[in-house]
Amino acid sequence: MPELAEVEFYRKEWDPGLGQAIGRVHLHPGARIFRDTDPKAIRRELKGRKFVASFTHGKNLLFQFSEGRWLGGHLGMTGKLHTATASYRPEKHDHLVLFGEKTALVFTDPRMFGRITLDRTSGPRKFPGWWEALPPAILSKEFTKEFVACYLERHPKTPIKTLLLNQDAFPGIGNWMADEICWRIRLHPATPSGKLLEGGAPFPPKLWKALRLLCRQSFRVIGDGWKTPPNSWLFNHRWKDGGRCPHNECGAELKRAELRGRRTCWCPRCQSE
DNA sequence: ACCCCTGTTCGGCG
DNA sequence: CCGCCGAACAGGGG
Repeated sequence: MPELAEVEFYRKEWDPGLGQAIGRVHLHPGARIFRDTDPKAIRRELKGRKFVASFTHGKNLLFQFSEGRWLGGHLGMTGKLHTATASYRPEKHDHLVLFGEKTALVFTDPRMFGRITLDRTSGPRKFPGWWEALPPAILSKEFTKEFVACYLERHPKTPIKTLLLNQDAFPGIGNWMADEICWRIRLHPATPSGKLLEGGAPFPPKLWKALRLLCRQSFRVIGDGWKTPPNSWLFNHRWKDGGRCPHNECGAELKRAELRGRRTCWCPRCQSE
């Protein structure tokens, strides 16, 4: 499930464990989740260290522990985080559980497309290197119209929706957000991205604004308590059979098809090709 | 049983 | 070397 604001929601799920020292660490050592990380090292490095802060960047999570220890995370398709009581009994798909004095921080992911990493920093460098190297977050100052325009220019033939899914340019955007943006700016998802640069505009202001607006709205609606988005969004209609376009005075039946390997939903009336 | 899936990575191909 | 594309990963839910 998790895209931008959902990842932020899950980040906060571990907040009850803030300030506590890690005691016991439960691991599923063979889980694909750990990939290039040695799970035993997580136990060794985090034991006795305090959970002090957490961050998200796009779909990436970062948990800070005392003495320069860091846990990185990605939720893949089905990853989830939650906090349980210290007496929690790990379940089948709980790949990592960090027990504190009062809480258990649980990372669960049945499909195991997610990932957990471990870092250790010392001295003046505050964050792990991979974190510092992430592309500009969509709501940051560095995410400029020019940055977007340059990116589109480099891939003029790729469908705009496909480009929106690229984490190197639009960190945090996933399938539903990409569809939502195309629908809001009334652009067919298969539109070659170069087309947005036509007509003398030095940048695609509509796309840039829609991106930033949806990110802000998502953080408010989903990132904070995971409320149901309003019916004025495409979100609530896109997978319903016979779902209709929520644009005022449209109401056309939405279309669904595969685009470059991803399920895509759009309004055939509002989003002409 | 069968088909679906809010993600990423890898190998093949042109 | 690059862009594009489908498959693979793995399990639960409808």
